[in-house]
Amino acid sequence: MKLPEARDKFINAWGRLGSSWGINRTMAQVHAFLLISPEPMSAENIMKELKISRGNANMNLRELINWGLVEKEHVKGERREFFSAEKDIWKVAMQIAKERKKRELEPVKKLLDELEKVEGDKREKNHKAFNEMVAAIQELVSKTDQSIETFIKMDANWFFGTFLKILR
Amino acid sequence: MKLPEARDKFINAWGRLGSSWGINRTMAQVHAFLLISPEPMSAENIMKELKISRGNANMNLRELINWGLVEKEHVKGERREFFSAEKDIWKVAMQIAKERKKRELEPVKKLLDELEKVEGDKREKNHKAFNEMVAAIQELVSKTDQSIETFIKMDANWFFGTFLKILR
DNA sequence: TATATTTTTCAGAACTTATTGAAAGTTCCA
DNA sequence: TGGAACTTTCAATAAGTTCTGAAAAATATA
Repeated sequence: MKLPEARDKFINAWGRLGSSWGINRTMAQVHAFLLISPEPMSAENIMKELKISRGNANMNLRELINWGLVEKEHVKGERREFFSAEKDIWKVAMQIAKERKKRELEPVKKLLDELEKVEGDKREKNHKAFNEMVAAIQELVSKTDQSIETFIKMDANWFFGTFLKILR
Repeated sequence: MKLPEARDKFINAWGRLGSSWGINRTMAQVHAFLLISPEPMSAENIMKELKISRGNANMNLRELINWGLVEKEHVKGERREFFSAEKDIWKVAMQIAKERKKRELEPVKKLLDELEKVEGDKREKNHKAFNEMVAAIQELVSKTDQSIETFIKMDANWFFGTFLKILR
C-alpha cells in the first residue's frame, strides 16, 4: 500500500469510529487528517483533501477547537489561518474523556441526585427497584468519574510504565 | 417528585446518554425501563410505557439481547414472552465495554496493522508523521484493550475495594 | 478609507437513521 | 388440524442530522 491510499484509509477509519461514538464523522475525519499532517493546514487544504464545503470545514474546525483537540496557528507571511492537532495521542484521549465527562456525565450525575429524593413508600417494589438502580448507577458514575480524574492528573509515562504492571 | 415522573426522567436521561454514545435512543430507553422494573415485562408493557410501535419494540429488544443486556424469560402460565435486564450495573458496564471493544476496537486494530506496512521512503516527512501516528494509536489501542480485558476478568468487589484505593 | 481576502453564518437541500404498521411467520392448544 | 395469540419482518415514510453555498461579517492591505 502506498502512502496516499493509507492516509485515506486512516481518515475513513477514524471517521467511522467517530460516528459510532456519537462524534460527527466529518469532524473525526478533519481531526484524522490533521493528526497525520506534519505541518499546520489551511481550511483550503482540508476542504480539498476531504472534498467538503467551506462551511462544513469551518464548522467542524470550530468544534474541534471547542473540544481542545485542534489549535489555530499563524504562519508568518500568511494571511489565512492554519490549523494543527495535538499529536500526543495520550493527551488526545484524555482530552476527549474530560470533555465527554463534562458534557454527558455531569448532567446525568445532577439528575440522579434529584431522582434519589423521589417521594413515596420505599418498601413498594417498583419504588425499591428504582431507588436501588439509581443508587447503583450513582456509585458507578462516581467511581468512573474518580478514575477519569485520576487518569487526567496522571503522567502518561507513569501510567504506561507502572500502572499497567500492577494490573497485569 | 413522585415515582412515575422520576421513572420517566430516568428513562429519558438514559436515552439521551445512549444517543450521545452512538446507541439508538429507543434501545437505551427500553433498557432503562427494564432496569427499573422489578418484574419481567412483556412487549406490550414496553410499547405502552414508551409509546412505541410493536416493530420498534421487537427490534430494539432483539438488539438488547444481542448485546447481552436483556434476556427473554418465560413466566409460567403465560403464553407471551417476557423480558428482563441484568440488574448488576457493573456487569452491565463491562458487557457494554466488551461488546464495543469487539465491534469497534477490533476492526480498527486490524486496519492499523495493515497501515503499519505502508511502502515508501520512511524519512519523507509525511510518511514519518503517518508512521508515528499509526504506531502511537496502536500502542494506545493495545493498552486500552488490555485494561478492558483485565477489568472484565476482575471481580467487581475487588475493583471497588482495592483498585481505587491504589489510585487515590 | 477603499478594496481584497478570508472567515463565519445559516436556510434549505441532501443524506442518514429510526419508526411505523400491516403482512407474513410461528407457536400453542382445543 | 384450525385458528387464536403472539412475534418477526420489512417497505414506506418520518424524523433527525449534516452539508452546501452564497451572502454577510470580519480582517488585512494599500
